[in-house]
This record gives sequence, C-alpha cells and structure tokens, in this order.
Amino acid sequence: MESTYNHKAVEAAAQSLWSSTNAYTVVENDPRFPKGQYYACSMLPYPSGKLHMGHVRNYTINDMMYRQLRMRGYNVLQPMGWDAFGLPAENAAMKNNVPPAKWTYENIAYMKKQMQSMGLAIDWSREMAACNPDYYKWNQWLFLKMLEKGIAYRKTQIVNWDPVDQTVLANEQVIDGRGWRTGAVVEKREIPGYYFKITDYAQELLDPVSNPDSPDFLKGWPDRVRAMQENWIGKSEGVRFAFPHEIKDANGKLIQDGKMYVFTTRADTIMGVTFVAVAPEHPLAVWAAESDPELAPKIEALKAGGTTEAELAIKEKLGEPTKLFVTHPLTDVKVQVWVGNYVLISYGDGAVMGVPAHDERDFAFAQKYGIEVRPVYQLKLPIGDMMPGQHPERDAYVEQVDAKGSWKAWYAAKTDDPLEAVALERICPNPYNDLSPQKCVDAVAADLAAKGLGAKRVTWRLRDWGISRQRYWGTPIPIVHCDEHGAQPVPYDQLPVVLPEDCIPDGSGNPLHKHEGFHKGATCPVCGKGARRETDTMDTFVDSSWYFMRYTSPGNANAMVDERNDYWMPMDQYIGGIEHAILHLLYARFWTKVMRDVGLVKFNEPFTKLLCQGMVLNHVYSRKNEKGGIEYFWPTDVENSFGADGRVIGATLKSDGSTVDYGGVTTMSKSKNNGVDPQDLIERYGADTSRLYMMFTAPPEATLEWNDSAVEGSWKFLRRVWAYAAKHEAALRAGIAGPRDESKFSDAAKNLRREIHTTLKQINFDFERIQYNTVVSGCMKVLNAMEATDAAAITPPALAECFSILLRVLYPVCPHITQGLWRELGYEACCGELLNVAWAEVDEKALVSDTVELVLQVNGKTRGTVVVPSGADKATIEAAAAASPEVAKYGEGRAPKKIIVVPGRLVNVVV
RNA sequence: GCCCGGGUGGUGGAAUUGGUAGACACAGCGGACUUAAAAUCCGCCGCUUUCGUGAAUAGCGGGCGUACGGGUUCGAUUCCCGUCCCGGGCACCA
Repeated sequence: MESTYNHKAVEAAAQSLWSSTNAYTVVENDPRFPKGQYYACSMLPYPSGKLHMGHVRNYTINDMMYRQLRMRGYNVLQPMGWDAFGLPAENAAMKNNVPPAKWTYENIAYMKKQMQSMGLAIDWSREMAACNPDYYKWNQWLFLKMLEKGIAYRKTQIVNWDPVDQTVLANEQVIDGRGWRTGAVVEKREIPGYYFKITDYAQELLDPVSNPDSPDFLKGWPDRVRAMQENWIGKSEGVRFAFPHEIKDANGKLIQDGKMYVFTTRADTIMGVTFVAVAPEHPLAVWAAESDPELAPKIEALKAGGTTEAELAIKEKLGEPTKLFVTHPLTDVKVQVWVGNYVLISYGDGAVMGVPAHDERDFAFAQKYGIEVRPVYQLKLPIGDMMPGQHPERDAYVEQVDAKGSWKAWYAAKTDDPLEAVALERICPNPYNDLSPQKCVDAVAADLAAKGLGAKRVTWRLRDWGISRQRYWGTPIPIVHCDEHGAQPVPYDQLPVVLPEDCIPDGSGNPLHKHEGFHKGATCPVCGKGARRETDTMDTFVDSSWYFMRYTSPGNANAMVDERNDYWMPMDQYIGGIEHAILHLLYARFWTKVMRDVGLVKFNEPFTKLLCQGMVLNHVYSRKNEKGGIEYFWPTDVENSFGADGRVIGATLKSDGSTVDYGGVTTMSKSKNNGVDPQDLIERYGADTSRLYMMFTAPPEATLEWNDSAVEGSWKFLRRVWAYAAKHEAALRAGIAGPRDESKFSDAAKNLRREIHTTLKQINFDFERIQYNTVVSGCMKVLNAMEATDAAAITPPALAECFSILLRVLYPVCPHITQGLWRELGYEACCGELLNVAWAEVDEKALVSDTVELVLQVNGKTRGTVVVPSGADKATIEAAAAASPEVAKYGEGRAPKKIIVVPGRLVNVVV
C-alpha cells in the first residue's frame, strides 16, 4: 500500500465504489436490517448557489448518525431535496436576466455535486424539488381538500404595496417606510388572500410542547424549542367583559353599541380599576380625536414607533386623557378613558382595564400621570415608598393570602377620619375580599355574566396562516375567477396547475399577469366560460411543511403519500438550524394534523426527535469608507488587539496597519465578507479532514466560532492513521488472516485491548447522546494507545482487532479513508465491505483487570491513590485505605472516624 | 422587561447519576532528526516569581482554582439561594 495518505485518490475511489453499487439506496422492510427502520433527515436547503459551512455541519451530523446506525443494524434513510421556490430566484432572475427556473436548476446541480464530494450517504433516488409539478401538485391537492373542510378560506388582508413596481412587499423589504428597490413610499392595501385555520388546531399544537403529560409530548425536542413554540402559540385564559357607556359618534350612534370590551387575565383585580386605556386606533380614540381638534395630533403621536420590538418593553408609557368616560360594570363608578401607546389594537379588543396596583405597565402609566393606585391585595410597601421601576404586584402576590380586609386598610390609610373611610368603602365596597385569586376570578366572571357584560374567554396569540403571495416563483394557488361565479376551485382532475417556467420577472408586478396563456387561459368549472386564473402563489413554507413525507413515497403520481410513508414516519430524528424553531416546525406539525384529518397519515406529530445544530459564526471587521458606505474586511487580513480581559477591543489591517472596527461574531455571509467557502477546505484537505474537524471542534448543538487554525491537527491525525496502517501492514494482514485464540494473547495485547475497549464503551455512549466531538477524541485516544504500545509485543490477531475497532468507530466521521484502509489491509476480503460490517461491540471480558486503583481522599481532599484487588469487599478497601501513608500523614495520627467507599472509584477517610 | 440557554487554562473544548477538574486537540516553549526547510518524533504546558524547603522565577511539598457571594454534603464544575455578565428567543399580550 501507499506509505502516505493521498486524500484525493482515496476519496475518489470510495465515492466511485458507493455510486457504482448504489450503496445508499434503501428499500422498505429490507431483511438485511433486523432492527427495522430509522429515518434521519436534515432540513432541506434552499438552492442558493453553493453550500455554506452551516450545511456542511448539518449534513455531517446527519451522515455520522446514518453510518453508525446502519452498522448497528438499522434500515436508515437519509434523503435530500430542494426548497426550490422563493424570492432569491426572482431577484437573481432580475439581476442576470435568466428565468428563475434555469437559475434554480443550475444551482441544484452544482450543490448536489458538492454534497457528493462530501461523501454523504444520501439516497438520491428519493430526491425532490419543490418547483417540480409532481411535487407541488400535492400542495394544490391538499389546499383543495382544506377548502372543502373549511380549513382554508378567503379573506382580505392588509399588505405593503409598492405603487411604482405595482407589487406587494414583504415586511423586510420595507425600509423606513419605503420600497427597497424603488424608494417609493409604501402604501397599505387591502387585497384578498387565502388563509389556513391553524388557530383551529391551537390547543392540539400547544399540548405536545407545553404539557409533559400529553400523550404526544415532544420529549425528544430541545426545551428551548418547545418553549419558543409555546410562547408563539400564546394561550391566555381570562375574562372578556364590557364597560358600558353612552358615547355617541357624530351621527348620534352609540360607538360599539355602547360597550367597550376589554380582555384580562386578572379579573380578580377588577375592583382596582382606576382608568381604562385604548389603543390609538380604537374607535373611542378615533372619536375622541374627531371631536377634539387639540387632542387629534396628540393621539396621532402615540402611534409612533414600532410595536414588535423588544425595546418597546422599556419604552416610556405615554398616554393622553380624553373627555370620555365609561362605567365600571360592577360598581357603576365612572372611569376615564385614556389613549395609551402601550395598548395594541391587534391584541384582544385593543383596550385594557387599568389596575395600577397590580399591573406593572398600568403602574408606570399611573405614576406618570398621577392616576389613583387602588390596591385589591394588601401591599408589602406603602405606594409612596416605592422606588421608580418597583412594582407593587411583586410584593402583593406574596401577601395575597391575606387579602381579607385590605380595602379597609387602604381606605383607613387614605383618610384620618374613620367615618370617612367607612363612607368611602360604602361607595365602593369590595365583595371579593374573602376569596382566593382563582375563586375571585370565577366569582367576578359569574357576576359579569349575570349582568350580560362578560364571560370567560381563551385568547391566543397565534394567528391564521396567510399563504397568498403576490409572487411568481411559487406553487400556483388552484383557483379560477369567473365573472359570474367568482372564485372557484380548480377540479381535482385538472391538477397540477403548472407554473410556466419561462417567465423573467422584472420587478414590476407579478409576471404571471402578463403571461396570457396562464392568466387568461382558464375556464370556469361551473359554467365552462373563459375565466381568469389566480396568479397568487403559495408561501414557500407550504412546500417545506411536508417534503419529508414525499421522500418516503417517491414517484407516486396518484397519491401524495402511500403505505411506504407509514413505514418511515414519524421521523426518528430531524436535524436543522434553530432559526426554524418556530415557523417551519409549527407549520409542519399543523400540516401533519391536516393530513391526518384527511386520512393520509395515522400519527399526530411528524418529528419524534429534533436536533438543532449550532450556527457557524465568524468575526466581522468593517470600516466606513469616504463615500459613507461600509467596507468589510476578510477576517484573516486583520490583526486583533486584546483588552485585559482577553476580549477583542480593536483591530488593524495586516497590510497597512490601519484600524478597522471589530463587529463581533455573526453568521457567515457574503455581504459581510466573512463567509468561508467549504469547497476550499474540501479541495485542500479532503472531505474526511473537513468532516473530522467540523465534528471535533464543538459539540453539535453549540455555536461554532470559525477558526481554521486547528484544521491542520485533524489532517495530521488522518495521516497518522494511514501511516500506522502502512507501517504495520504485515502484522495487520497476518492478524486478520491468522487464528484468534485469546488465551494466547500477550500481556501487552491484553493491556491494549483493555484500554481500547474502555474507550470504545465511552465512544458508544457518546454516539447515543449525539456528542460527536468526544467521539472524535475517542478515536484519537484509540490511535494514541496503539502508537504508545510496541506493536511487535502484540499478538497479531489482537492488533488486527484493535485496528478494526479504530476503522469502524472512525468510519462514520471519515468514511473514505477508513473504507480505503479496510480494503487495502484485507479486512474487506475477510469480513465484507465496511459499510455493511457490524458495529464494534465492547468485549466486557477485555475490561477486567486484576487490581483496581481507587482515589484516596482524607477529609474530602484528594491525597493519592490506593490499589486493591478488583472485586475487593468494603472491609478490605477500608483497611487498605486506613493503612495508607497518606492517612497517617494528613490524618495527623488520628483514628478514622468514618470511611466512605464508592465502589470502583474512590475511598474517603474522615478522621 | 419577560422566557430559554450559558460562564471551566492562551484557544476549542472534556469530566455519564455529586467522587483525582482541565480528557482530546490547537497555539506556545524546549529537544531529537536534517546541510537547511518542511514533515515526523520526544518532553513541558491552570495560578501561587515573596507559602515552605532550595543558590534558583529548577525540583519537591503545601495552598488556591470551574463568573461572583452564600448554603447543603465526608466530598460540589455538577444540587439549592442570591448577584453579575454573555448569547438566543419574544409579545408592552392586558
């Protein structure tokens, strides 16, 4: 064999072997795999042009899992596909004047080649692309089913409209209120669109992420992802009730029929209401502005600022009083209406009851405007003693068990005159004083219901999923518009509605409008007359909501999925970026439940286990240039300077020493000039080194700050593996072929086997918990142990066994070099192809040793070790420990008071 | 502001249910080989120079050490309470 490692030749040979044997094509119920199916899948990539480091990391994790489990006897499926619809293709089309389809297909071809060069064990016979009519036909099919079931419906939506380009803009395409391309002021327009009633499934989507007792609880998901979904769904249980009023508009009509509704989760504090606040867009605020010219601009000003950023949480609570009053539903006291900048029109009824004593925001607001604070629960601190930012409720909850009598205390404090206090209380008594908060909520809700003014209500943050996009490159929504019969679904037998692939968007409007054959070439299914085809396409999240099930049923032209899907699904392990923790994973769960309700699948949840691999980050360096633009610098062209705490405080350019700004670490991107192309790495060191380094440098879920200075180390390790094989080729060959009689193994062989099987045990554990960085370090330990032992002293069959363990445990990370050595050394001729060889199992007999070394502690401090025969009983160990010189020295001659023995590990002598 | 993670050598990171902290590497330092370089191999590598013993900033011994302050325990990186800092998520959600 070659004396040195030639990665190019080795990798080419392995890859051509795999492709010539279709090594990774899997079939259902394959009898070769006694342990049954295992479906391990990565989130499908967008074909942007080429792979980035995040992809390499994601797919290497997936591939390691694949190879290890397959060797363990599982029928493993690792498919791949393309999230091929979407906006970037349209933008590229405009820039390069090529149809999005062509651009997309070329990218797919290139990226597929890159994946093959990584040595990924993908079953390409199941490849899918979202832009293929064979795939998106089923988006359309299920859409029609959802229309039938009422899960899909049509309503008008407010969108960002660019008046120059005549197109709809996504939120992120609106910059400072202007279109990103045209700079035109963006208008809000109401246009009709289709929605999915995901809210109907809210409770069913919530339980598996929030309730550990739910039968579908997703215990194989990271806690943080479950928490994010739970927050996103946002269930809150409370009471919705009305403040009656007689406020009339200019036409003399009662506004909102004389009832101002609010929602609260704290109905128990209803007796503490001292004001109400409405959003600036609320009908009462609108009327207040119309009827008071001085107030109008002030209310307008309250609309300023976004409402979706975290910074709002610390924004100052601002408001304006109006001349309007509503009536407290239980006490009939008049309550002033304020307009507040912290009230959101989009949540609940756009109005809140103000209880300064028991709500932090209400408290801040009341403090600012001198509104009365009226506690319902006894407070720990008098209101006057509270510091700014300190909120009464925190303390109030502590004391809430003693709510009884609190109002009396408060009234008494408000006036020195006990008679007046009694009088005040009579005006506004609190009948709920004796109740616990939860009982109080029930009682208040009952009283409001009796008056016909309110009821308990569950409110959700989750909104229905709007799927209409006024874009070209997406799944056509299968609807036609007839002048006579309106919007009509396309009949099932006319699916798919095929998207023309020859359009080149120019940025103005939807090119499908101009495509006569598409737009005008439809007929009404009711009357058969000519009709216009819907030109809106579906949100690309629709495509990604079920692609993983299409992998299971490739080539089926008659059904979305078939019985093969029942074999593979639910997916055992899903792997992808944390950035999809909410939307994609929620939509896929919803879509699965819809498929279940249509009778296509029998399970409730699609992903049993979820792994979110950490992001790959790199440093960012930039500087403002003369033109005012920002210039980014390649990280390796920059020298850092460090502060006393070791953090980067500044940076200079290596070329001329000029200073640049250090921007911390962020995700790699072309625009920030900090993306590392994995192809460079693969070409220079090979796929195995790249994979090894990627896995070794950080655990899969941790973020990884890119630094390739250690790649050389991984490269060096693989060269050592090869060199060891080349140096000991003869002994290894002899060991593979020779008879194996363990009773004749030399002591050196026994010692080496003990060490390697101990390490193997750890490696197996690390594979199970998906801690692949320590799997790699385990592989290094195996080689270190072999190199540290004189090979001549090792019985050849033992040497061959040890090296075969190394090749097998290293195989999932570095399949090429291990496959190459397996064949070169003759393992293949004897035991078959490495991919199909059984995983290395720990030989418990090899772990046994005559003596065992225990850690010796005196008074809890480690002082040395004590060697005892393995299997020694407690008394023997205690005696050995007590007799040790360390105990004599550190125990200062005192007799042991107590001896703690942890079998196999440690003995602690307390004197 | 709230929720979820996290804080360990110069660096990436290890330590399975509390049991020898720093595995495995990278960088660095010293050495071997070589005409030289590369490659390779061997050794050292948390702090304490003023804690002891040494001529010694060598060895040996001791002490300290897992963000900080407490606690539980024979024993704490690990468990509990409090504080600070960093990262991610979010919804001023009534």
